[in-house]
Amino acid sequence: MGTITFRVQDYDLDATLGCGQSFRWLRQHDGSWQGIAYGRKLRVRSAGGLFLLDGTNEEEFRALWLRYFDLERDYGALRRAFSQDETLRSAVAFAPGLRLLRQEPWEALCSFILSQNNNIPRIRGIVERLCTLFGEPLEDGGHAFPTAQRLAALGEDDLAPIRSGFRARYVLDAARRVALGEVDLSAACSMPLNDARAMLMQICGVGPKVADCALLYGCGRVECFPADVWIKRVVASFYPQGLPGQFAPVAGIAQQYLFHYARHLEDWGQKVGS
DNA sequence: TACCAGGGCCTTT
DNA sequence: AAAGGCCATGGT
Repeated sequence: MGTITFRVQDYDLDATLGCGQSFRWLRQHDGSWQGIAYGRKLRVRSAGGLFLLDGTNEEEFRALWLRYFDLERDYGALRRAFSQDETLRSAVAFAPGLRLLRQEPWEALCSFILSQNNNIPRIRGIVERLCTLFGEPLEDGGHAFPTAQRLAALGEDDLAPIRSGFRARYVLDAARRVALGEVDLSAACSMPLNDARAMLMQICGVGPKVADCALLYGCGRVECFPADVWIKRVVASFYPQGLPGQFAPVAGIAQQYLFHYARHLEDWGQKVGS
């Protein structure tokens, strides 16, 4: 295990790992980020057009992290396309190095069930407790995200310590359906989008928003456009006719920029809310 | 169809 | 100190 470097323009780790698409990354005092994904602990930094990964090797990088950090997508082209639209141009300019993370499907589904009607700091705490209590311990410390099979065997009382409130039974229903194969997450990643949505929404506690989050962040289905309260405000205010159709194939990535921008501009929330 | 609970933390008043 | 609101959903 050593350090891998990858040349990439404009990878903004603070935005990408802190914006609330993943809940398992923690910023260190030196500006690096430490987190766990795929049951592996990793530290990442970015400096001078380089993306640096500590605690991995070339083979693992190729197999896992290249995809996880979405390093192969041409974000330059995406940003140019988005910049044809005035609102998106501002959002892209605000955080050009923001990227989509391509997480494991179960982790994404479970995390976004926990995220509903909730705020990011609290979601992080709940996910952290969930992993500590039920995730496989790792050799170098920390815990993997617990499997659906493990959680499926639990009862609501077992989840009380994670303090997820009413969401606990939703997580359990999801875990049970995934463990039983009623919900097939790898199939969700390749089947027609509306079928995948419908399958996920069989889960009690999964509506359109959470289903789209699972598909976008967990399956890399970038045409999904999860509509949370922030995005709804943005759309109501700037896209009353909906997001321009030309962006439909990558609406999820547009959403990512818009969400991040909206959350950081108080103006928007107030202007739009009134 | 239109509320409203549910749990807890952070932010604003 | 108190109230409002949160990357929603299900139930009434």
